[in-house]
Amino acid sequence: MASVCSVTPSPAEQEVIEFFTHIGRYLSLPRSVGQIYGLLFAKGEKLTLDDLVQQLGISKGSASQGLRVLRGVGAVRVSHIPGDRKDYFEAETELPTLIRGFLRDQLAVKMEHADERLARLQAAVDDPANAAPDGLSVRVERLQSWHNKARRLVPLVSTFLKM
Amino acid sequence: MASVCSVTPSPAEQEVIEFFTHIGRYLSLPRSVGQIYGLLFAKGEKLTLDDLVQQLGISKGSASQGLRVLRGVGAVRVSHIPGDRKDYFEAETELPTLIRGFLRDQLAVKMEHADERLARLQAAVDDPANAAPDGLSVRVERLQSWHNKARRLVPLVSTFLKM
DNA sequence: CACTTTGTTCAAGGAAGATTGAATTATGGG
DNA sequence: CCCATAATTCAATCTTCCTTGAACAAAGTG
Repeated sequence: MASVCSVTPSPAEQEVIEFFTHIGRYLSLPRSVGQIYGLLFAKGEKLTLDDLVQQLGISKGSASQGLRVLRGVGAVRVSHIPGDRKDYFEAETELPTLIRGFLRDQLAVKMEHADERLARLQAAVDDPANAAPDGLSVRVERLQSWHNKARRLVPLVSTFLKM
Repeated sequence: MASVCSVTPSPAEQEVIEFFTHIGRYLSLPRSVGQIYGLLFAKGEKLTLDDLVQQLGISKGSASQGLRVLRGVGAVRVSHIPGDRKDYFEAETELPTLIRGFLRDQLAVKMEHADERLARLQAAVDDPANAAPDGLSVRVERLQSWHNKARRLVPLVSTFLKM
């Protein structure tokens, strides 16, 4: 049976957890997601789902869903040890890797959505049936230019953060 | 009395409003904020609070609060015309200006918060009373390095977007 | 093949946050 | 100074999203 003491994070670890909870809040992520990444970051070692449930005092459901999100953006890796059925989770702390995951899984899809939406918008403005007010067309082109600029910015930021 | 027709945005304008509503959603802004900016952007002219209330079908309270947020980040300018007590609101559509407002009013304060929090974290880890686990200190330094990198990134992005 | 352990799913409940609208405060004109 | 109009505030309500926990699925073991 595993030791029952220190099942609660130490004060210093608690501070790390709060740090990531607040970061997550800025990114409008659920509190549990910040907590999970925070604990994994603070511990710096592999933990099981049950460890997270016990040490953070959250439900299995929250832990499972939170871990899915974090794996989705490449912020957490899962591994296994032979003869053990548990999943072992570990925080990814390499900034370049984190950035790469974020760009690929979050930003790319949002850019694509914006693409579609801009195309639809363009079509709506050009459709004579919609009687687009004067000057609207010019302003929509400005949106396009914003979007193009943002798109060209991504690789620039990307390379900077890898330095 | 003002004309009562076309009190509702045209289909093309509606599309612009939806566009900004979705953008706002990514930034976790209330729907009403996206709607207000969208309508002002689409119209390209000065509108009163009452115009917004009528054309968007939102309450005066929402309009007032939404406009405050938008003015706060410099996305909306207010002006007056002599002999008229109303406020006239207008969308800021210059990207450099928008970026500057965002950096100054949003990012700067968040960076500062992160600063404080990192300092507190550093102190907690260094405090012997907290019995910080082994290696935690190294990982917290890594956080510092992330933060420094992000800080140096801001002016870079800033200049790029002004080009 | 039944059993045990581990992880996932999802409907119900709860918490956080947005919206409303009426009361309140500001502002300019008569 | 009072009135009329414009804008803000804020408590109550509604909505949206997060969390929970029990039921379910998966997967290894004897």
